[in-house]
Amino acid sequence: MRFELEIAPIDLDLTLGCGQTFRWERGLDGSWSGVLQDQAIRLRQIEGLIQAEATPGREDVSESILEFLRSQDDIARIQSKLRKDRVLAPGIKRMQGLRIVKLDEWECLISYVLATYANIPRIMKMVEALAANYGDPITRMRRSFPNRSQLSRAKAKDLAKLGLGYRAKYIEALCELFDDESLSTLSRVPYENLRRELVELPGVGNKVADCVSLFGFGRLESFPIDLWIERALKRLYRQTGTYNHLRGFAASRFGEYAGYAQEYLYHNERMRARNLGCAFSEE
DNA sequence: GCCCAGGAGTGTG
DNA sequence: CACACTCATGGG
Repeated sequence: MRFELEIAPIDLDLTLGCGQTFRWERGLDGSWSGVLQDQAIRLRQIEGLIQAEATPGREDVSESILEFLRSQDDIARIQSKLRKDRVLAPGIKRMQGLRIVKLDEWECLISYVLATYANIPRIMKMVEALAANYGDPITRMRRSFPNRSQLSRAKAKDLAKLGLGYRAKYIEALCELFDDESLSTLSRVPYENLRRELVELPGVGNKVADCVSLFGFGRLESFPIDLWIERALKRLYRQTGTYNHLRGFAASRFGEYAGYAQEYLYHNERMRARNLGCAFSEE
């Protein structure tokens, strides 16, 4: 099944390639393949249009793609607010097409617990290993991300063998704590409360709680601080200190759309490290 | 071989 | 509060 979607502005390469998602891969032809719920999906960008193909024989999945790509976000409004920041202003227009994605809460929680102290290629490998071993088959190539009951069949020892290392015990513990529905009860909780709940979970600290708040629960005011963001805040804003200090700084500086500011800073910092240019002024 | 990675947990001063 | 140390391992 094939259909077209209008989302503007959007840049698929930026959105799916900037490290928010761990199951989307860019093919040699420039298309992106990934999995949403129990469907394998291929997206291709042609100018401002998104062409989508889903697993044959399934119903229309355009709604889940629109939700995944947060098609309702008013990028113009978000950027005009963030442009008031003199550091962001010079460069963010070039990242107009970068959209925060909306991930499944459970998949997001597990993925970002795995993401601790690992690089992105390795995170992708770990996430894919969970799908390959515990998810439902969708196509010859791909499986769904395992839900809680599927993943709870895994024991920490098995998971460690899949290359998860010390993270295996956290995954096992998280499966014990939840059933298939209980995470979604947090979906209407205000950000600060949600975050307080999340940091109590095994393997979840400040940074992972903010990633899950942002990408899993769609709280755009969340501002995850990893090593790259820490560097960016130091370099561009002369800010150092504890996580909570930096988080407070970001909240007062970027406000309700701090999550978008974070993605701009994150992407910029990584591109800069690879000598692929710097969007923001250095002064 | 070396350094680093979308950190978290635990213990100590 | 701040820091130090450990955790396992693959990617560049």
